[in-house]
Amino acid sequence: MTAPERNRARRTRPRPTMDDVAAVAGVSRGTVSRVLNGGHNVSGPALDAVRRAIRKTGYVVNQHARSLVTQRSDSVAFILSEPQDRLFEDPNFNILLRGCTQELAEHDITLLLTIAGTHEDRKRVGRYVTAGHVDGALVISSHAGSPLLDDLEARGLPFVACGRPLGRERDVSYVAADDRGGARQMVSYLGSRGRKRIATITGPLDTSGGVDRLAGYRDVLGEVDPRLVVTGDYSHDGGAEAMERLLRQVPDLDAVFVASDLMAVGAIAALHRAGRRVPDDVAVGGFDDSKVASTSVPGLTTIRQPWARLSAEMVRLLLNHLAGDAHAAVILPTELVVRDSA
Amino acid sequence: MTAPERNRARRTRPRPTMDDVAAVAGVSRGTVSRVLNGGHNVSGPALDAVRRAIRKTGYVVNQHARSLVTQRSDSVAFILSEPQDRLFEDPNFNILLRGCTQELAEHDITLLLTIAGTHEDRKRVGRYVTAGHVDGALVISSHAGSPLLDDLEARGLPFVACGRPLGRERDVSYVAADDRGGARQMVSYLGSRGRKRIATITGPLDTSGGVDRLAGYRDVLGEVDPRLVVTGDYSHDGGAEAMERLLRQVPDLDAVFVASDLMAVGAIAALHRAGRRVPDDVAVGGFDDSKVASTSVPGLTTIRQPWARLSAEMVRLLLNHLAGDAHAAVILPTELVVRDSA
DNA sequence: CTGAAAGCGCTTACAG
DNA sequence: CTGAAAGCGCTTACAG
Repeated sequence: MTAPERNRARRTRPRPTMDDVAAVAGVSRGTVSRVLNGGHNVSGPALDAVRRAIRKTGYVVNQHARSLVTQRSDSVAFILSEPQDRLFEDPNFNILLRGCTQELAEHDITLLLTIAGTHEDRKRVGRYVTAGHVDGALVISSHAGSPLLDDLEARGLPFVACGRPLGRERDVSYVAADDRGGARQMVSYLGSRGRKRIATITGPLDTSGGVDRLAGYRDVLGEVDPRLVVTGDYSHDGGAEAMERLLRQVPDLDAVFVASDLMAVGAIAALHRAGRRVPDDVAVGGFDDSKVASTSVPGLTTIRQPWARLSAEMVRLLLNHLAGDAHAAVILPTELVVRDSA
Repeated sequence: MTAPERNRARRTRPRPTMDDVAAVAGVSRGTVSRVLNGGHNVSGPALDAVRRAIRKTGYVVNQHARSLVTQRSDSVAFILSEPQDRLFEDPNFNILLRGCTQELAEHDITLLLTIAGTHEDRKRVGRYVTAGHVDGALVISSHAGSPLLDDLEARGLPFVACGRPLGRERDVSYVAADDRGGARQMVSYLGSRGRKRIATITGPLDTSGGVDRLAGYRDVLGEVDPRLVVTGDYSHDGGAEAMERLLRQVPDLDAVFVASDLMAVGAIAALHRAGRRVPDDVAVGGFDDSKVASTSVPGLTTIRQPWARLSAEMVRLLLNHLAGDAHAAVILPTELVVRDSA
């Protein structure tokens, strides 16, 4: 089917316009518009007549016409610039998404979820988002150097990022959990439990979660034996592989701080296969407090990210942005959650 | 921030319009429009000039203005009318979503994911979708009697459902896996392995997956002891509870057909707790072939839904709909996947 | 192949 | 409080 064909098909069902409701209400189009936009400066009888006419005709505003004059769409994009799988694996995105949707709904703004996992997706989404479809964007993208941010910036589209945008802190608004502080909490806790040989499995070092959590680890332990530090990829299997590497490099380790819960669960599986008991032989601390943390056996001691507050702050910042405020950053505190693994 | 304030803020960054590019290209607005829409009936030099002008000005079409005249938005909604959690738990939605996105991208149509888990969400989404934002919708909604379908229908918005819309088969387009046939495959297989006392855990009976898979079970076994049939809610814990009930009602069962993989995994956990071995004492068959089926221990014997084909067919039907075709239904065959649980 | 003009359906000063 | 009118940024017959 070609575009003209689709066009023709749509034309067959004409929707009532404002003129239609004005006609049945016996008022002018301007009056109809006024009741639609709050009903200020409209007499009681006129208000009633218009409302009745709207119901009778089944009128719904044509958003394109409205947006053309207001220069607003009253919707913002939630851009997921991650491989899609990660989204669906992580219930925290769920919480974030729902939180943002609700916050925005209170301001009569619709949230559109767009997924930009592949390079091609990102180009398409960039085009969509800058074509006036949305007033702003919430972008979730952990890896540094995403060209998407450049696109948005070049277009002057207001947006706020989730997580510290490596190397872009000065010019983009973001809200993030205190990754570094959280890591410090966990590593300090492991030390307070008498652990002497504490290793770490970091996230990818082009993500803020990778570098900041490692920085927090170093804040507590200083310069450590480099064999204690191994980099993972946030995945379950990646965590298991990293753990195996650690066991080879430093067989005498008695604790490990893992930069994500998913990797931590993989690490625990690897420890079991190697005959090490958790936490007796090796204590394991995660990060995120995602769903697996509470369902895995043993329960995972971890750092909780303040998901609900993150979404609230993201929306607040974006609204401020839309109102013309300069960019800003918000760092939210984390919380240690003790379960059985450490 | 009020709407007028947002408005004012947006006005401060004027975007180039078609007139701007026409001016720098030294042609009329009409010519610019023609190159934007395929470049037919435009001379080589004019084409070049316009393209250069577009690059120079950084012009991006104003989609609202375009949609206002074409009466199309070139985007369709993917409406998830489920409690949000389920989406994020089930990797199959992932596949479906990605498949639809790609199919549509080939037709230059953007897919917007909207989540309508709560009643309030559904109303908001209904309004959004019928305000002209999208040309059509793909709706995922398993429960019967969703008012969303009525809204869409009343507005004349073309849409296609995923899964048989109970009681609405005659007036709504849908594509579905052959739930009934798949259930028959599984129950026949259990019988062929020598199982004599085959129970079933159904899905909710206001979903097509609930009734159709039960119907398939009955197709093979006829009228059975009613204690062999128990209804679950598609969740892991619901599956476990249903299994416990079955063990109480019919302790001598030697097989169970469970209407979803997630429930099946819960059922297996309950069997273990009761000291029954799987598949030695009790064979367990699932439905969906979702991720848990291959990662659980033992691996789950199940019925695979044709996710990729489902998305392709949904898009095809929707495009036909947009072109004015009448509604239609497509049923796709399933496949038995044998692992260890049966 | 190209331009001038009408029109898509709204909002919003501007008069009254 | 209300109407007439201009204008948002496009597309598309219509002439030429």
